[in-house]
Amino acid sequence: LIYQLILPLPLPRLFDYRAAPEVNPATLGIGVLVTVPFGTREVAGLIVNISTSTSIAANKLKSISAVLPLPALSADFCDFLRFAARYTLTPPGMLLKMTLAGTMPPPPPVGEAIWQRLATATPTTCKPGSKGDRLLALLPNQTTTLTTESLHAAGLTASDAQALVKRGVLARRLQETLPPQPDPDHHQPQLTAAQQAAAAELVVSIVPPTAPAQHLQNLRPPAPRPPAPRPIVLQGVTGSGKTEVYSEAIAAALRHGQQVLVLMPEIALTTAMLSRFTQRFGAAPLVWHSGLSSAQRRAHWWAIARGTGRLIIGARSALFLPYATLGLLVVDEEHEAAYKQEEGTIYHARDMAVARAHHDKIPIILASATPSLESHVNIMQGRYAQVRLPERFGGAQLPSIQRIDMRAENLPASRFLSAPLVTALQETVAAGEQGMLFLNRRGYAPLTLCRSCGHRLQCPNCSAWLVLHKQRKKLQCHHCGYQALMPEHCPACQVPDKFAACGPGVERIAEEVTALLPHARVAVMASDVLTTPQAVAELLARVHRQEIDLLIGTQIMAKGYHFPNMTLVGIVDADLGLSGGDPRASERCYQLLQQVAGRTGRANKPGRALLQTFQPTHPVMQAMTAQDQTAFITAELAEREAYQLPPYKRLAALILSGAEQALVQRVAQQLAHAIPQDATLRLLGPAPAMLALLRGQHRIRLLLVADRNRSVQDSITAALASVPIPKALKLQIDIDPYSFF
DNA sequence: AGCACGCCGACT
DNA sequence: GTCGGCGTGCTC
Repeated sequence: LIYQLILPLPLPRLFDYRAAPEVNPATLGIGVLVTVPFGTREVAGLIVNISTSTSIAANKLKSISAVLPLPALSADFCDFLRFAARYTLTPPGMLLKMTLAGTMPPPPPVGEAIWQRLATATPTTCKPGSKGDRLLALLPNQTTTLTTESLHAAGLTASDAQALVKRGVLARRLQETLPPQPDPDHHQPQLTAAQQAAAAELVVSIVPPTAPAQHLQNLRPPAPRPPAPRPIVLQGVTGSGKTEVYSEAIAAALRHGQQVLVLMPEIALTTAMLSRFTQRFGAAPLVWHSGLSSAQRRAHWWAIARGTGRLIIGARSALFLPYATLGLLVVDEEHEAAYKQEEGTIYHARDMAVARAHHDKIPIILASATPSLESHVNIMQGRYAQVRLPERFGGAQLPSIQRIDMRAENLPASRFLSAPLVTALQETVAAGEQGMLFLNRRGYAPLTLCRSCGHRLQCPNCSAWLVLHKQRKKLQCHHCGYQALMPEHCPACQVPDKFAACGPGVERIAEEVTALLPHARVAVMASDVLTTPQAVAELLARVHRQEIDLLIGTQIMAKGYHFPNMTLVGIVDADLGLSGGDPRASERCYQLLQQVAGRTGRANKPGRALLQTFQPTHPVMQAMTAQDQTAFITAELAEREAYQLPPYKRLAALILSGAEQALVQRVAQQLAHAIPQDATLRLLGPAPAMLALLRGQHRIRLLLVADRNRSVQDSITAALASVPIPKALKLQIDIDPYSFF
């Protein structure tokens, strides 16, 4: 027999092996992890197929050396890995690498020492009346065990037992203690009627496993299984209690003895979120993210693979782990762009989660206040089911949302806050309430130019402007980490002191607020100011203690924090997401505004949101103030259809990069010629990528726009077969690109 | 990704 | 004369 393996290496194909004579073929099956000789070394491998023939010359064929002492994976999981590799055009080995996560030998068992009688022990082994004799009297047969505690109760000690271990009479083992298990009935929250109804709809999709989980289940004939259930979109406005509702589905799966994975955007993996699960289930969930220490990673990996870890909360990489008995997947904040892995292995964790649920034939819940447009279309076309939570929990009202037409404000170039917004800030502070200003731009000013010659301070490695950070007196590139001090003379015309800061960043808004409201206590919240989770937590605590009146921040302020006294949100530049050639800009802007607006008025005080915009007639702005989600989706879908964008078309981006511009251009041209265009596939480019120069690398992008019912992957694979990519260049393939950088 | 093989500069 | 730089090519 020929075994076809995925090896955890960036190689595009499977490798064929036979079984070594010392390996029992009965232990080899699809999903079994083994070690194989590869070149001069020994590597791990996953059996994904068994065949009777091979195209490899017999003298090249090597043999599987050993079966790894790891739980076998399911055939469904192997199919999922291979599907994900084909879809994302990533070598399957790179996905297997995520599954193994640098797997190491099992962690030392933690538990209590117990002693057991060995078969060799006879009644005459010990002198009558001796400690050993008294101890053996407590062990009438081989199945009885003694703990340290029971020894003490009999006036004996652990060392008495160890003495008998030395003499070969007793065996010492560790009784493994399981980590605290989540209890589905630990603390059932009081749900409203609407929440109960929604929870009931989710719970019916949770079915017990058709067969008890068994390792090597693929060696027996596959049991017939019901078809995969439809993914469910759980939609509820901010504060409607989505977590409590999907927790009922989690409880149902836990009652069946299944594992549950809740995926969260990386930033949402906060202690606050984890403690909510701990309160509900009485045990801390198992976390998985890139920041785990290697000891933690090892312990958690084994708990997941053995099935002793039951409730797992993880960032996107948790999706590829080898769950023993996965019964339910939840993707929280389904619309979040953070699910898109943009570097290395490029994939969308939400989409791959749907694929995994499909292959495993288990339910998946996509939760969001503002589901992605893709999910909306899937609901409309009947591929996804929908469960809605219409009300805000506790009867809190959504804030009123008001547009401010910045064209009518006529602000001087160095001012960014309109009169109505300033008035609202003053009223809020005077009333003893809190407010926040949102601007998704770090630093003081995004552009600095010389008023003498017009020269713009630019990053030497990237086609991007340097951002002024006034506090740290630095110019910074936000793409490559380049830093410089503010020069005294213009590097182009040598004229001193003629620099002008153009446009606002959060630091500059803070400066303006301080000038306008000198008595207000102001704090800036941005990723470069708050570098550690502790710093974030500390600032949030100060806001809660009302030591801050006005919070000014970027993205990171918009994520799921509750500020009960926060009654005002000002969006400094609501148009920011609308510019640029990003097809999802409007959608992201809308979701962000909803999210930020949802920060206000969550307790008993009504909140309000003010949007500063130069495009008050834009459909996004209209839909925001009308609070009409359906209108927004309709308008946005019409736009996507008109411009041939997802979800009507499928996109794929090829980004070719290298130090030598001419070579990058030439190969990009060759690639473009190798992609056959027809009525179902258009090619845009080659064109300079959004950042034509990044970290010193020239970048050219090809964008494929294809009909949804055809494979864009096949066209790319064919083109790559005929155009070799020189070693000096790097090709990045991004199926379903989100960011156009 | 590794690791070997291979062909050119500064050392015991 | 050798040790070792990292370019290129292969791994069932």
